Amino acid sequence: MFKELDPLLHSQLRLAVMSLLIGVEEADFVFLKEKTGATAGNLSVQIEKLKEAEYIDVEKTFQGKMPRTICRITPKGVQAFENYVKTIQTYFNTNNK
Amino acid sequence: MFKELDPLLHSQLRLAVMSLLIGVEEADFVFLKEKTGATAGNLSVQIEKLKEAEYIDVEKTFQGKMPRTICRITPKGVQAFENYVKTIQTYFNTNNK
DNA sequence: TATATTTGGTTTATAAAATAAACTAGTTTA
DNA sequence: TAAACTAGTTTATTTTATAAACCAAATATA
Repeated sequence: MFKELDPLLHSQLRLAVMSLLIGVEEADFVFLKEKTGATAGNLSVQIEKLKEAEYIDVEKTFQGKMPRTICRITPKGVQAFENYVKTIQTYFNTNNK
Repeated sequence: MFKELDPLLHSQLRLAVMSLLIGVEEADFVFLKEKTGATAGNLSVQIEKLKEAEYIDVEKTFQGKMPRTICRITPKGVQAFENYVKTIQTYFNTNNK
């Protein structure tokens, strides 16, 4: 009756990151940190998890001399995100069928 | 930008329980267990948490000689549920504004 | 030119949650 | 009367989320 919610996405911060990434071509660590309001440590950990799951690609480059971590959502990530949204919606409508 | 998701509802099982309760007058432990597919232990713990938060009322009665635990959602619970749904929806739409 | 301070992170430690396994108390059935 | 079942609760374990501490390099400051 209630399908399982992808545990990788059923996390406030990871969901927020995916939400941001799905709307843009790419986003860097600083951007994600600002938009989500997360601490750097927490964000670092959650980005790593999304990467391990291949929901996002992570590219470590340099902006001049400063490091810059760029994230992009993958097709697999888009798929998973859309699926999560669809699944949790079924928890919302009153007349559960 | 991303509002915090009520941690009491951001749990697969508790959300499922609330989803069921919002659609009915009342439901007992056995019904909730069957519909959610949860183990009795897990369900017991999560019902207790929802009760503590006053999101549901729990009434322990007897059906003949067998114990029967009846749950009902409270107005506060309805409010919280609706708020949770509204909040998480903001994580879904691509063009985060 | 030392020396703070800031930037952009990672690693490690801690607290909280979810979950399952074990247990209880009583009931029904063989 | 003993085994199995019902309707749960309690306890223990695993997993998560999160913050705190740390690091290396860059930049600003005295």
